[in-house]
Amino acid sequence: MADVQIIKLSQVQKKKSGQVRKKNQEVILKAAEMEFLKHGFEGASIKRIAEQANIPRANVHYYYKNKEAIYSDILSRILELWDDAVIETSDDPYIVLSEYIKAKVQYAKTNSEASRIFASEMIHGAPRLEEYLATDFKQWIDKVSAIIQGWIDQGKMDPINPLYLLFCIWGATQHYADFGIQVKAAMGKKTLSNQDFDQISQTLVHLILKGCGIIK
Amino acid sequence: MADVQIIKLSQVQKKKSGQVRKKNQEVILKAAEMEFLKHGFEGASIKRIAEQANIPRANVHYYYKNKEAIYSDILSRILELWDDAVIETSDDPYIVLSEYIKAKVQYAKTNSEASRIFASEMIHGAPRLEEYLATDFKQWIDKVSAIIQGWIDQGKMDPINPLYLLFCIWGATQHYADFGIQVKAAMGKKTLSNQDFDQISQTLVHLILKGCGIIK
DNA sequence: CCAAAACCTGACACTAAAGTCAAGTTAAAT
DNA sequence: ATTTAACTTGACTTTAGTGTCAGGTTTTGG
Repeated sequence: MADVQIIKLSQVQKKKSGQVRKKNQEVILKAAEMEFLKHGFEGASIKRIAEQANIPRANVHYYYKNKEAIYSDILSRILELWDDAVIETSDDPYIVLSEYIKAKVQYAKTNSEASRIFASEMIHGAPRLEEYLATDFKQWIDKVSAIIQGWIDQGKMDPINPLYLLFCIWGATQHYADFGIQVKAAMGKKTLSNQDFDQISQTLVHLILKGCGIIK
Repeated sequence: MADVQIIKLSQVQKKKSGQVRKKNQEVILKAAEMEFLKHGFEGASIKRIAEQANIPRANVHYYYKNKEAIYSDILSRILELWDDAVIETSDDPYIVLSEYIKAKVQYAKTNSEASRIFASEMIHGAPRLEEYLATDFKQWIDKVSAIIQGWIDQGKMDPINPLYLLFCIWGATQHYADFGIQVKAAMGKKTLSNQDFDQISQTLVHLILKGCGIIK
């Protein structure tokens, strides 16, 4: 018994002091993400989140005051990822936009859950995103619009409302996350392979860049 | 007072006999649609639907066994609209695709609620659409894919996987319904005008048709 | 090693909503 | 006009979930 105790202790040693909270929150958030995806915000139950996370419900309440607090935490993490926009690595629209499209497809593939939670929030009226949309988001979009408008003024691409171009890119790429089920049904596949995603990237880059006159 | 009564009666006269059910269901569905949009399926409450529809909750239960029954009714009406695809009015890809894109933008504008309910269903795993996706939808998409592939084989457009083209059109157009809030925030408007939608249509037609080599 | 802080959890009280029912009212048809 | 079917509704029961708390255990820092 003493041996077991020692082993356990040495394993526990790994986690630096004060990390209990962090680890538990991680477990809760992971379970909560799935719960929100399946049932939506209002349909999600803390009871089920606790069960999924394998801890008593009261313990969830110890870390998070209520469902709203859990959800806010998830949502703010998602928003953090959004700013990592590839834009502005270059001044060549071909490079910038093709990299951006590829990154967006990649995101739809590897962060489907995040994308869908965000989409669900938008669809249901974005009650928690008003501030974000009016500040960070608006700022980002104005900046990027100006860059694109610059390319247009320089004759590097067709005169297209930069916003509509961005919406097109978002819609076309996010579709693979948000409507993944429909996509899979159309393709008759259970899951999409890396190859599929590569082809999707290529096709969208071709379609959109050619569409706005950046490539022939 | 008597006048008012008469007017009311003459108005009520409109409803043909045996139409009480139909009329009440209509009121319930309209209220329910808003409720589902705001709270999602699981978050929606029959109590609030009844209040919104201005009838006692027990009366809602008289017409619909439960929430699922109301939702199914709404969903099936949405699916009916989907088949009205403009495709196949012509054999010219320019005409067919530009009309299709315009119709889709129009749909996003006038049926935003329906689009968002459908999107929400997809995002949360489409538990009620499995059959639809495997039958009607799959059939439609195979048919249309074949048409597009025909155009490619005839050299009328670039060789693009027809599915990816369709997904691009859907994503780009539905975005204006599903992410309408984000779009409005980006454009700094409370609502989009008819002009806005016309421009969006034009831009998307240009972008996508040029992108797949149908126009220069 | 030992306090203090952090963490854990069963139990309890409370709420919102669902679904049923029986007793009524209104509409339809003959 | 009457009776049958359709509709209406208040009241009741049941269920699933929420949030809090007190008393315990574990972890941490000195």
